[in-house]
Amino acid sequence: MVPPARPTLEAVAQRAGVSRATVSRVVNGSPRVAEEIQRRVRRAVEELGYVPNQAARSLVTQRTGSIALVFSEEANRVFSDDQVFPGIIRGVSQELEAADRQLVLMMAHSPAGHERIQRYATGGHVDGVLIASMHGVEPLPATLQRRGIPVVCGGRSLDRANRSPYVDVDHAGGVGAAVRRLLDTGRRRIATIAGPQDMVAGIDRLAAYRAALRDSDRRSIVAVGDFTRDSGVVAMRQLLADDPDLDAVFVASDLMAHGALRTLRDAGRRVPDDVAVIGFDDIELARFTEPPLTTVRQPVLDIGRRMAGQVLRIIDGQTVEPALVLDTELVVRQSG
Amino acid sequence: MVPPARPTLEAVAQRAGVSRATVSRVVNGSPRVAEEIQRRVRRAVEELGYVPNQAARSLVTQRTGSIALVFSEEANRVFSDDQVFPGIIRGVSQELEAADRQLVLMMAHSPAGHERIQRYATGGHVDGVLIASMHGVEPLPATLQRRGIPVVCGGRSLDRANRSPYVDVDHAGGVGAAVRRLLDTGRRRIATIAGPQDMVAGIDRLAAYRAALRDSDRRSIVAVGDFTRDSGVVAMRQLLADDPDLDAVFVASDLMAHGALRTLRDAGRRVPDDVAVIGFDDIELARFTEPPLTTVRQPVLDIGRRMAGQVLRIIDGQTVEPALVLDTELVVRQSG
DNA sequence: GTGAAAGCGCTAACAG
DNA sequence: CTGTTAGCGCTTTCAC
Repeated sequence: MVPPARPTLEAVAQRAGVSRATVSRVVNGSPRVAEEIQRRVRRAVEELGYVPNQAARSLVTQRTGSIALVFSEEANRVFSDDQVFPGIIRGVSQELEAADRQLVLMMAHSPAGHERIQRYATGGHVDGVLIASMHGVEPLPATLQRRGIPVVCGGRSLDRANRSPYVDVDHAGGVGAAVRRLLDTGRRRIATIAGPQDMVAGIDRLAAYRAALRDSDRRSIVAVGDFTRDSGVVAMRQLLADDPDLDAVFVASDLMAHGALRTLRDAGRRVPDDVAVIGFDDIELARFTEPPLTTVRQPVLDIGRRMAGQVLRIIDGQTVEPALVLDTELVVRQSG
Repeated sequence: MVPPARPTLEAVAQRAGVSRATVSRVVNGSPRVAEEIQRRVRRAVEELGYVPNQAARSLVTQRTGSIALVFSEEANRVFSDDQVFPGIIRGVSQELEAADRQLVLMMAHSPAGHERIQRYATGGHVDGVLIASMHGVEPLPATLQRRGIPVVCGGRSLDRANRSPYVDVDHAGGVGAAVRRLLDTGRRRIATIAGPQDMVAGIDRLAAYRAALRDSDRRSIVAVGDFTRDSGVVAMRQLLADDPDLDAVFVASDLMAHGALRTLRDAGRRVPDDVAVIGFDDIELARFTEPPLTTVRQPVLDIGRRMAGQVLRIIDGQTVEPALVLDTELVVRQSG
């Protein structure tokens, strides 16, 4: 069956007995069109099932109505059971929906992926780009911005050349509260499982842990993971080997904390009696671990909302804060 | 700062001292261009940082190079820690990447969302659409197909009017194996926590459970959830109230099974000694529950791959199987 | 208030 | 092998 040729403006105009310009005005809601004609046009649109061709439209308007959210990450990380990404996506989604913009989600794990995203954005598929979960020095934000494409980053960028605004959370505040609690409850050997050291979240949380211990007489005990559950399992084993007497561990993400819990159980340590565990993120899972996880909550939904808000503002030619830092909060449950 | 006006074909042509057509040929990799000229053009492209305007291109080619994957679902369901969606996304991703197509992800939970997706697709933003996680009678597939847009569904559609091809898994086979195992290990009162009854996965798995019990002398004991963890908690409580003596439960998703495990523990039941539990999906979490979950594995990656493969084939004008049903497999761990 | 006409940036015949 | 030409479907001045 032949795909039914989609009706064009022309077709609608003919049917309604008006010019293309008039149809265009009605479709785009211009106020200066006579009631009577509006009705005629709308009816024709209805009958023909007319839908504007976006390519043609954005060729002249230079606008697409969609915004890309790109995760510089493998799909299985973005969609691991780490609720952080989803939260951001939902926040962006909400904000964009309210602004009647379409969200376009993309992932770029490989250099080739980055290349394609860049072509996609530079090719004019979207009006703006949100970039999250960056690793190391990501050239993408700076590149896009140089091309005149509005960009907002999720998390401070490691690329000094990147001058695009970003939205981040107060890692230092959250980690500080966590470590302070461990200190206050009398823990003496406080270790940490850090996140990947090519990501701001990993770097900043480790730095904050170190800073918090510096003020006490405790020494730091560090293992590095990559925010996955399996890496938490492995890191916890290392920690136990390094210092069998440790009695607390701050874990830079709940997912890694879940892995650590498993290792501790396997090693016969009771949580929190023998070892206190505090995570970071407050994902849904944290309420279902054994025991439920004390953790640092970050407002992921807000991160998304704010990011979307910022691009929208840039697109509208308004100025924006170069950095937005959102609060975190310690949520105490049974594990520490 | 003024956004640096993006160079056009014209600009490149001028710089290289050739016509627009020639530049177009080089950019699109047409073979019939002299080496020498190719070099000149490429250099000009490089120097100017030229990137083709997609709107202009697809206006004439009627192609966009991107494929939409839409989840008829709220974002927090798609990105819950249910690894099923991610698996599909990764599969689609892989296949599309290989075909040099761009994946565009979309979510549509509300009628308004559906409307927007429809406009987006009908407006010519994408060459084809994959639809997954459908609830009830989704009109979207049929509507798009009527518009001549290639569509492939993930899971059989409940809409009789929908004639688009689909990819699904063998629910009956998987559930059958699970219930049979429960029977073979001597369980006498085998309950089930079913998935939502407006989704094929929910419906088919419940039907398969019933069919499997029909051949034995056991009666069916049913509670219905919605694939979320919390609903698993609640459903398990109902089941326990209905029949305190039940000694096995087949749960239609691992996430619900996780919730059920929590309820069983709270109720003082030992798993699998008192109650055997078998889930469905085999998400990563299944290896980390207490005890690890026996479950039915479905090849989510393949679902995605096949879906993508199918649209690509339709777009190329080839014929496709109306239905592809993939195998499932029982994975035995400690819980049942 | 409405129509005519120009043109967004590109590809695809068709000549040469 | 390369250039010329004609649109793709739409928005937007500019007249009327």
